[in-house]
This record gives sequence, C-alpha cells and structure tokens, in this order.
Amino acid sequence: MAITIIDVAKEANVSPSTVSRVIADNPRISEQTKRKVREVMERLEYYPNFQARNLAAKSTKTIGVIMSNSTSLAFQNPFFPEVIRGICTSAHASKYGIYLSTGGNEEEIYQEVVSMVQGRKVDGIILLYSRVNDRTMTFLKDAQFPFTMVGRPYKFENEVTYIDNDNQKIAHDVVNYLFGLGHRQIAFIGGNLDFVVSKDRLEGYRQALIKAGLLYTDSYFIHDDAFKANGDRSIFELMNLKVPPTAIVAHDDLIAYEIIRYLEELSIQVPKDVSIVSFNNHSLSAYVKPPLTSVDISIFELGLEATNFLLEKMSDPKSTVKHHFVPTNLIERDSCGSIKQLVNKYQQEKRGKK
Amino acid sequence: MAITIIDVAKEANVSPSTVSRVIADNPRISEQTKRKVREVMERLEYYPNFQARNLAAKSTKTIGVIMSNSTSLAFQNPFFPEVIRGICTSAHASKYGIYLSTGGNEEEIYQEVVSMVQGRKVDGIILLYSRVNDRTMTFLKDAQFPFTMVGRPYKFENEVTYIDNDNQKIAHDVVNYLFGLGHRQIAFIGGNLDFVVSKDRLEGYRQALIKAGLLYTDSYFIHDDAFKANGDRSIFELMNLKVPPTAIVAHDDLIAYEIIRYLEELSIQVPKDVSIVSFNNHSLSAYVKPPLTSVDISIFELGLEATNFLLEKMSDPKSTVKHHFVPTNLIERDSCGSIKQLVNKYQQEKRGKK
DNA sequence: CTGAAAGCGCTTACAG
DNA sequence: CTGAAAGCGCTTACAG
Repeated sequence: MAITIIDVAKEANVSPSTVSRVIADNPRISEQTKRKVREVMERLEYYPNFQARNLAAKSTKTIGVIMSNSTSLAFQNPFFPEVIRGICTSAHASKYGIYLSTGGNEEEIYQEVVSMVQGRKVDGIILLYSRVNDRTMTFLKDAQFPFTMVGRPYKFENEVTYIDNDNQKIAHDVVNYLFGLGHRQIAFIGGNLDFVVSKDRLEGYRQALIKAGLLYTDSYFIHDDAFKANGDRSIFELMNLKVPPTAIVAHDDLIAYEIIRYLEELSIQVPKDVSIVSFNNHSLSAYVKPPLTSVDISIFELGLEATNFLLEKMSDPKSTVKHHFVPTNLIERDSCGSIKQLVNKYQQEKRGKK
Repeated sequence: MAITIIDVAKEANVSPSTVSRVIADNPRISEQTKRKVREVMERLEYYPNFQARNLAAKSTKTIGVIMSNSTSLAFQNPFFPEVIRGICTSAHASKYGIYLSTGGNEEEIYQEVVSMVQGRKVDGIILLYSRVNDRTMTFLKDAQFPFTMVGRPYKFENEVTYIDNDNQKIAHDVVNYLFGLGHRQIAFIGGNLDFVVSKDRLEGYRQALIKAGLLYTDSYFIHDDAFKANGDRSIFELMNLKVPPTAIVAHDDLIAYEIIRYLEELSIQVPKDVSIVSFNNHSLSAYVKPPLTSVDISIFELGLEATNFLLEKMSDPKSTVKHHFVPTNLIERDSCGSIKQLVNKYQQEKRGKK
C-alpha cells in the first residue's frame, strides 16, 4: 500500500488535517510545522493521491481537450502537435493536466464530452475545432460548463469564449494579394464546409472578389468533397474552363501541393502558369518545390491562448465572454507570380506554337 | 449538486450497493432490478462520478501517454497525430481515457511520470519514445508499474514490453536497395542520437555497408546537431569530398527535403545526380517534387499495438515481457536513380564541358 | 496555529 | 439476489 497522509501525520506527530494544509501551503500553518512535515513527506516519499484529492476538493486539475475526428484534414500535420504544444505549455505552467478525447466520430465525441462533464473528469474543456451545428458545443453551453474553443463558433458567437484567426480577413487579404499581382481570375479550393474555418475562408474570398468588383462564380470554387473524391478530375475541369483561373487559393498546404501535382500532370506550372497561395504554413512548405506562399496562422499561440482563456474562465465562471483573433502572417515564397510575367509567357508560348 | 448513487437508490427503492452493482453489470443482480434501476438512472440523468469510482475501485481507467519534448523531430508531423490516433482507437475500444504529459523538458517529464504513478493518476503508461539512458523508463521499470514503449529500449530490452519497427533492419534494407541500384558511395544524415531509433538506423546502415564490403567513413555521416546548426554547410562539405556520395539516406522526410533544397543550391539534382531515401513517409511526400522514396513505418499500428500490449499488461501484471516489430514498407517513388544513369549523365556533362 | 469530525461518491467484502 | 457497513485518501468548515 502506498504512503498516505495518515502515515505522514503519525510520523510527524501532527494531525492529517495539518498535513493536508502543508500540502496546500496554507498560510495558517507555521513555518516550523511546515518544515517538519515536509521533511517527513520527503523521507517517506509521500505523494498525494490524485483521485482522493479531487474527490474531496471537487476539482480535478485537468483540462479536457477534444479533437475533431482525426480524419479531418484540419487536424493533420502540423496543426495537432503544435496546438497541443501550446496547450501543454500553458496548462503545465498552471499545474493542470490534459485529458484527451479518444472518440472516432461525432457521436462518440459527444458521448465522451458528456461523460467528462457529468462524471467530473475535468474542470474545463477546449474544443479544438468549430463545427457547424455542433451539439457538443451546444451541450457545453447549456450545461454552463467552462469551455473555450479554437475556432469561431457557428452560433452563439457572443456567448462563447473563443480563439481563432480572423479567417475571413486573411482570406480577403490573400485574394487582395493576388489582386495586387494582377490576377483577376482567382479560384478557391476549399476545406470541409462542416467546419467554420472553411466557411469563413470561403466567405472572405467571396467578399474580396465582390469588393474588387469581380464576379464570384461557382465554377471557380471546388468543394472539399469533390476534391477529395476526384482531385485530378476537378483540377482538369477547372483549367479547361473557357476562362481558366490564373491563381488559386487553397485551404491548406497539403491540398496546395496536391493541386500543384495535378497541374503538373496537365503540364501547367506553378508559378509560371498559375499562382497558388495557401493557409497553415506547414513545416515542409519552405523546403519543397515550389516553396509555397502560405499564411502562417500561429498555431502554438492558438493553443496557448485558448488555454489561458479557459484557465481564466475556470477560476472565475462569471468572467465575461471573450474572443481574440491571433495574428497571422503571409509568408511570401515562390508559388505566386505577377500576371504580367504570366501574360508574357502565354504570349511567348503561343508564338512558339505558331 | 449532481445526482448521486444515493438519489438513484432512493428513487428506485434499492440500496446504493445495488445501484453500484447495476452500473458494473454484476451478474448477481436480477434482470428485473437492473431494468428498474437503469430506468431511474436514465430518468434522473445519473452519471457516475469518475473520481469517486476510481478512489473506491483503486483503478483509473486511464492511460498516461508521455511524449518526448516537442522540439524533437521524431514527434513532429506526422508521427504524433498518427500514433495518438492508434492509441485512441485501442483505448476507446476498451473504455480507457488518455492523460497526456505536458512537460517541456526531460526533468519535467520525469517529475510528471512520477506523480502520475505515485499519485495514481493512471493505470499504465505509454512512452512514445526510447531515449538513451532514460531515467523515466528506469523509474517505471523499478516501480514495476505497467508500461510499454514505442521504440526499442536502450537497456533492459528483455525486461520491458515494447513495440517498434525493426529499425536496424529497415536501414539495412534501404542501403541494400541503394546498393542494388548500383550505389557504392552512400551517406547517412541522421537523427538525434539520444534516441534509440536514430542509433538503430545508423547501426543498420553501418552493418549493411560492412556486409557489402564497403567502408564506413565518418565523413559520410552527418550528425543531427551538425545538420540542424549548419545544414547547408554540412551538405556542401559532404558533396565536396574527394569522393562525394551518389546516394544519401536521411533519417526523416523533413530532413530529406531540406537536404534536397541544399543540394539544389549547389546545382545538384535529385535523383539525377544524387539519390535520396528516407524514413517515415510523410503525407506530403507523395505529392511534392521529387516524390520521395521513403519507408512507411505504420505509425498507426505502432500506437494501436502499444496500447494493446499495455492493456494486456495492466489486466495481468505477471504477463510475460513481449515485443513486436511492426512491418514497414519501402515506398518507391522518384528520388532514387540507378547508378548507371548517373554515370552516363556525369559522362555526358563532362563531355559537354569539354 | 492545530485537531476532531464529517463528508466527497463511490466499491466491495461480509452477511443473510 | 440484496443490504448495511466499512473504507478508498483526501479536504474543509468548525471549534478551540
């Protein structure tokens, strides 16, 4: 049997209550007693029993972290390791532990969250995603359980505390960037629209087109499902439109490179013939050809601040609802070209053919 | 206050003991009583308190997962998300939860593991790495606490249950593969030698050279530290040896692409001038140029089987020590060429220059 | 500044 | 097949 608080108490000639107070560093205990008790705890190699402490104190000192199901692209590299690193950094500093969800689909995840909350497994929860019409989020909100999310909520934006990038704005900026390079035919190849991040980026793209006086056409938007099912085919069709795009905005670097590969199969080169910008700035994107122009979304900060917000919420449940957009950074590399060069090249090619 | 077992007992006109047995689906309770109690539990929305259950039952139904500190390359993409997915799949099936370590350095990790074990936070532990002379592992072994590791232990190989790839063999195979393509000058650019995986791959490389009757030279091996500090410089020096390598084995796809970039800066092309093979088969490596020949190490299975082994160990602490090598798969893509082509090209170039 | 006592919400021999 | 009772190892008013 392990050493308990009672063993320590006997050995130190104090009561268990006193030992407990020494552990909690209660100021009402004299320094002398504290020293004595601590010496005994060390000698006996005493470690407080986590479960007993939690049961009595009605707190768990742990944070539940809920991943969306792992098949979703958003939680592939490098998002997941990096956001976890951010969360751990903040949690560790406040001596909180991390309890990770294990569910494989929406229903399992929901059940797990319910049992985390009702079973008092965790003191607060971080949702690592924002899904359209997510009953998990609704449950948390209705239960008034402390939680925060990485991602803008689909509903109740003013009732839930969250961290995100300003995805509408960054998509807008990215389109403007292409616009500045002279592009007028800009396509968007998107993420899963069940997630708000994808909707926001698409919306930012549309708004930017409209502001620039360009038309949004459905034929310039390839849905995530279509791309996943038939990436090569959809790119082929896109590039065989009467007026094919001269630039493409991709939802993620992984997708961007897949697009680039399909373009190559069609003998279309990036950035010579088509420009590509993307989001998320994977660790490989600097090294690989062509080095990708991508928006760094500060994933570590996303995790860190989500945790800080949650910690605040847990210590003061009545604290106001907050949200914050973590700054992003467009990293210009070699996947975008100005339209003038492009036109020249086209003209050269046409001349060449004649 | 939440609904407790006592509320349910009163409502169902049975004793708390009976409710507890219904929760555990104890066969000694009549089906009729079970039905009645379950109906009440549902109506009252009763959820068992996790902490109380754990304290009384002296088990936690959770597994501790220990990452090496997140700066280590091995736990970048895609290893971490994928291994976690494997762990979660198995853990979820057995209704275990995951408690994640948050420590940022070796000392913090060690302290966390000690408190997980002594504080009875978890029933068993998975070490996601194998480090040379790791006191965390030694502690676990000495405490006779159920644990398993992803990676071959540095010491006590016959005393600890683990899962790994046969890294010596796959490195050996990879060298033989290059050998089969005609390469005789084969360099190795390695991982952090504090980890056994890196030592094993290096050792497999050496053994393969020796078996093939080739010499192992230090100048053909670039240490992780040297590469991280001065990647471009070290590649420059490597390629400016009197006899530069015609092929390179890289410890990881991320490193491989970094190497490729430095080679390009020196106007050396892959696979035309130099071949590259790597390990880990990142999700991007199929799409990116050149598509990388890489060893797929079945990360998901690594996580899954580690968890299965641990579950077994926890249910029967006296079960025998086991280990298992998860099969790997060399995925041939376009980063390796046969030496004949290479010689031809060199000769052509030389002719060209003359 | 410290202790005795109740209690956190369960489980599990023991008894019937 | 079911219940009364003890106990898991802590914390925390309450009292002094």
